[in-house]
Amino acid sequence: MGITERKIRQKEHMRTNILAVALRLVKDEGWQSLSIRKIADAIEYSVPVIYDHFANKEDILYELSLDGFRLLERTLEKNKRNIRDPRELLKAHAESYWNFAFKNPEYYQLMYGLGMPCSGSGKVKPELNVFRNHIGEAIEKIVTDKKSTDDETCFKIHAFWSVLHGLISIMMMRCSDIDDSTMNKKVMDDTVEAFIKNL
Amino acid sequence: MGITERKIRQKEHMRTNILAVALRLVKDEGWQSLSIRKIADAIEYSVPVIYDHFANKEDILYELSLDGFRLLERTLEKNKRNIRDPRELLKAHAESYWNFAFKNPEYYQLMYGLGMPCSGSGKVKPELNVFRNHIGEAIEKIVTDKKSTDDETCFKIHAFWSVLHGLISIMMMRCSDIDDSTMNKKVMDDTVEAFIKNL
DNA sequence: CTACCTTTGCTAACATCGTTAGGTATTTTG
DNA sequence: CAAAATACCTAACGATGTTAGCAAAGGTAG
Repeated sequence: MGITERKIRQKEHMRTNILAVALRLVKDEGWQSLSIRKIADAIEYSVPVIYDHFANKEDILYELSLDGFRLLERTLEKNKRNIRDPRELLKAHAESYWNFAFKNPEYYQLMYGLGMPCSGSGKVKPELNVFRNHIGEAIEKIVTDKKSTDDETCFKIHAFWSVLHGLISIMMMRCSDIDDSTMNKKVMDDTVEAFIKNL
Repeated sequence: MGITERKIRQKEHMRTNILAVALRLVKDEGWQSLSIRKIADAIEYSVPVIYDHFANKEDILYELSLDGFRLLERTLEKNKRNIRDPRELLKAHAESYWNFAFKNPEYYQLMYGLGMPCSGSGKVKPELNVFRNHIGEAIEKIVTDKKSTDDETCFKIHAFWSVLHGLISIMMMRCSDIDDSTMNKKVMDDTVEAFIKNL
């Protein structure tokens, strides 16, 4: 049935189109001013069509955040493939995380609920652990010869993630200066360096 | 003119009452469901009265966040008065910050824009630096004898703040387990300990 | 006391939002 | 060809933030 296949393809296209248009709007005007009606306008369909593909607005934002996690994960996977030395890998992961956040601030805010409504109301997404898992792998490799308990390792993973996320969050809320940006990048580099040295 | 004074007092009382009621509602139902009409209902006045005291809803949330900063600052000031040793002071500040966040999650979210709408849209509030300034003082005292450049000191301040804010943010978005809570508290204690040792 | 003005509070509306009910074509299926 | 499913729309509901405009009350000046 070539016809039904075309229809399925059209349906999928509609869905991805909604997501693409929503992302475009979020990038242009910020997620705060994203509305169903604006999406409908942009895809040149009426409002209810959107509800044929998504349960509600939150669902759309959720799917967008998943795209963000996938994008981040791809870079981390690439690091993993290309870099053998776990210390270098960890550094690269940190750098990737940082770059991801500042190249795609809308995604980052969506994914980690910075200034987002409803982001905390729903379920806890397992994707939140994407970064945690990747740095966890690297840190475990580094620490494997030393005699660290599982708990200690776990602490270190959390501490590492936290300082990165904290720096990024803080920077995003007081992003007045470019000075801050370069300075905090250096804070990150230094902190990562010191952290790895003390592993 | 005793009469006009009473009127002024009444006006101020109305204003603080609006804030108090708003805070109550936020604590009970979360800031996401705070609405002007609910506030009006609770203070037993009609909606437009609120706009005689606040420019808009964001203004109300802003004022509430200032209350939060004042509350936090009071605890930090108390630490400063009571603790001489800068290392102990720094530890106490960290503990206070942590406790503040988990005893008043609504305040913390309001102040640092976790899951908040419009928090990033407005101006950058100088109050954001309340904690930074206090730990900055302590860290500077610790570091004063060692030969650290200003830049290095500044990095350390940011790193310290970041790891705390990062841990708290991450905990708040994945607050499924109590396990997480105690674990992360330990992560914080360990990290603070290690940080101070390496100052 | 009367005329005025400021304050205080309200009702009612506007625009926008997320969401849904219900209808009309069109297309697919039996 | 009739029936069922699909695609799509208009129009509404309820809730939101915000404001215009009016009525009553209180204080002030002649």
